[in-house]
Amino acid sequence: MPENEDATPALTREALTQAALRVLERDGLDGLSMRKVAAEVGVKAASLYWHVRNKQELLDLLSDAILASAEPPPRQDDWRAELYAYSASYRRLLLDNRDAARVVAGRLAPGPCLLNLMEDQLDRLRTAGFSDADTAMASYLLGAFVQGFVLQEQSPISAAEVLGTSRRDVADAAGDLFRGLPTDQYPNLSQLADHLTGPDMDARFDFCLNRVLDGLAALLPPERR
Amino acid sequence: MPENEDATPALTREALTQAALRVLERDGLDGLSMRKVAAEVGVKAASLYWHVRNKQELLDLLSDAILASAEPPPRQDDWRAELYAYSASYRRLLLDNRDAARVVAGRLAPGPCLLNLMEDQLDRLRTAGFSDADTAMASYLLGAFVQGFVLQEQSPISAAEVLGTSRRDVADAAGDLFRGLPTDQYPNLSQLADHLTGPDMDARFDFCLNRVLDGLAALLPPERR
DNA sequence: ACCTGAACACCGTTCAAGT
DNA sequence: ACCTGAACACCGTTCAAGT
Repeated sequence: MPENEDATPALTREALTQAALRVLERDGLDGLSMRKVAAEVGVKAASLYWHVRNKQELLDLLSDAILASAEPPPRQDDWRAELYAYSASYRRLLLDNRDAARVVAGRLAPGPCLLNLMEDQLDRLRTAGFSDADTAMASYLLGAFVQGFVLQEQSPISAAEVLGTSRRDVADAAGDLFRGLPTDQYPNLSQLADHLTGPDMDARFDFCLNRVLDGLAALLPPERR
Repeated sequence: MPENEDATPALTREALTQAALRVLERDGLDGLSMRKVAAEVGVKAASLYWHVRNKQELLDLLSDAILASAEPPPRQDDWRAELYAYSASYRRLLLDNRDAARVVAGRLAPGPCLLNLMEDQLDRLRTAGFSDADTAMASYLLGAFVQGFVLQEQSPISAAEVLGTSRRDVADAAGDLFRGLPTDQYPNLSQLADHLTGPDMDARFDFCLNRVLDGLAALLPPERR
């Protein structure tokens, strides 16, 4: 029965995925090439195509590997606090892995890790009192919202940022731009400049997530909110 | 004063942007190369770097060009209906331009078109009764939400879809997968399979947007909701 | 001021050939 | 069964050189 008697860990899809994860961390998604992943495992690029159909499939594996380190927050008999913690920790996970949002976004090829997370989240929504239909939709909303938010947060804001300008500097520059607009043509932009560019991403996330949770709460009968 | 006396339209950034737009429509974002854009305007790739710092900057221009066809919905003295229409038409615009969400997402290098849209949307939020701080944040929330949603909607769902499988087929396959899971380990996923994979993207968008709008409404004093 | 040729250092993928 | 060499058809970007 033992198909692999020697200790040398044959080149598996698992090993490939881990190598891809290291390359992603080191060089980012734009620097992630089949050639580099191959080099990382000590093999030539062409060899990868024996284990994996193409680069897309490797990215599917990578996506699930990123989710592997996700940990659901503790149960605490307060659906709203749980879902808040859930979304915040999902955001943290995406922020902590380089370009993670871009890798994961829209890639709903459900790997085992994603399945476990979904199962757990669905359970909390149902016990909170949401109907089956609402539970399914709410789960989609939360996933799409967090991924969308972090995607904005993590992606290069413009050509400027690629060239080394920090996020804060870009925001400040936008603030100056807004303030400098003609007040007759752009009264709102110029007046709201501070509010538009002041809040950092943590504050924005908090605001947005609370609005989404308010919206979900409105689906519940008043006594369960 | 006339710097360009002959009628031949010199190679401008504008012309470049329009060419890029055509290449995007034809070949998608992954097929959009500097070489192809150059060919589209009858020039060699190296020439582009006279007009534009790099590809990122061309993508910034492209992003604003996509927004150029956006039209704010009519005023109708109902903030909720207006914002619904706003978001729905923004989604439409992104869906109608190939890979538009990927081009626009996170690229807040505010071009003139985006500025005009923001100004208009801020105005509606303020007259609806939102505070200045809430107006700024609500505008961010709506933009991030729609972009995040369409990004999921438009991006290849997995290696499978790249190989020609339709979105509906992928969803159906996911449904079969969910239903086939062991009911003791995945009770929620298996029971909610239909709800999770049934609704099409229009229904999902409608649900999610209404939750977001409910959440925003909760910020207003009751009489203005 | 604007464009080109040629080069540099890369890509993803295929496929016959090796072991 | 698994890996390689070599090739194909591409990339973004730079830079001396042309006009």
